[in-house]
Amino acid sequence: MKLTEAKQQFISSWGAFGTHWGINRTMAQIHALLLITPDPLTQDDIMEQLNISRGNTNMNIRELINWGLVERVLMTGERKEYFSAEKDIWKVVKQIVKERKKRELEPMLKLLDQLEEVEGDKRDKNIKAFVDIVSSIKKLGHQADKTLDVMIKAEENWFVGNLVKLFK
Amino acid sequence: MKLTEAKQQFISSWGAFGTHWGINRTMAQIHALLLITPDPLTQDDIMEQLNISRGNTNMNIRELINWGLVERVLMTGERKEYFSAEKDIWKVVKQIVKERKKRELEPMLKLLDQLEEVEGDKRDKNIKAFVDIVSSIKKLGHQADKTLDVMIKAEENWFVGNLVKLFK
DNA sequence: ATATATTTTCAAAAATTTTTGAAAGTTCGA
DNA sequence: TCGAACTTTCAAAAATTTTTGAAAATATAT
Repeated sequence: MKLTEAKQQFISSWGAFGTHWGINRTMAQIHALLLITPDPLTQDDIMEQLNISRGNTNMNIRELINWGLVERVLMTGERKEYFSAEKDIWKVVKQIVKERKKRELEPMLKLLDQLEEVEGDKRDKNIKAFVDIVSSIKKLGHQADKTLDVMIKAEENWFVGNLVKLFK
Repeated sequence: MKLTEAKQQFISSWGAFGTHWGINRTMAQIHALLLITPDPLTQDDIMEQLNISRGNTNMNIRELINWGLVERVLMTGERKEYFSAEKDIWKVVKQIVKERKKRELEPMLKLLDQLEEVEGDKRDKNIKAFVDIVSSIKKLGHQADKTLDVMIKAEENWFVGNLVKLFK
């Protein structure tokens, strides 16, 4: 397979992959493009390579920056802004985990804390079923939260080495 | 908080939560409803409680069954079908992991295997950048795949106990 | 200060996903 | 075998999400 075709495939699959994770196609594609491009790109480079509009490009680059996956790069003597993605995949994964934990897991756990306090007799079948589920999700969620905290701090070698050994 | 309100909140948050994970709102809401309801429900019960159409209900129940999260229950002497969700959250999580691994991770790893074989001189900066990223994603992906395999087989106690200890 | 290059915004359009509901299909008891 | 109860399908409608592109805002060189 030629590089051009391979790049194209990578970008398009990464985009499709993203949609299974609540990330929009274009954002994932821009990320993919920046991942496989050794030098930083401008907004115009991205527009041209992915065939998308200026507004769309701008919006999704900004979102990638919010997620901490892409950064602005200033080239000396150049007016334009350049963009570059973190290339260390372990760092990328940790960053995504960190953000999703903050944006999704933590708010969910807060809600479950409230829902667990539902009024009424715990011997009532309906109340019991509700509290049981809420409590068990909460428990597993808090466990996952702690585990992810440690993962976020871990080095790749440590993680892969120990975890795989443990899981043998 | 009253049970009715708490249920409502749980269902609606679970739905919103689902959309961040590429699952449609209604499917997640039906799942939530079945999770907190002690007895199996019919299609009509679900339609009524969530205020959704017959077709929508039918389609999403089927999808939940495909995911292995809900099962048909036959009530003796009843013509109607009833539906019930697995209530053990650890089992639910393992089932979701199992399915997503099969549907998403494994195809992605297959693609990366192909993309790694890109033609051309590895000293070319562009080829090198491409192969480096593809290889590192592949490596981490395969590692994750193995880890998830063990997790799928694990008991909750084992998992929580060991993993949390390891991560201290 | 002005002109020009560049980035950002956002209302409207396009694309995509989800939902509806009526019709077709199936099952099962009498 | 018939008919009622129930389930499934799917084209069209509705809702939602994404994209566009032109105008506004901002930054910078002269």
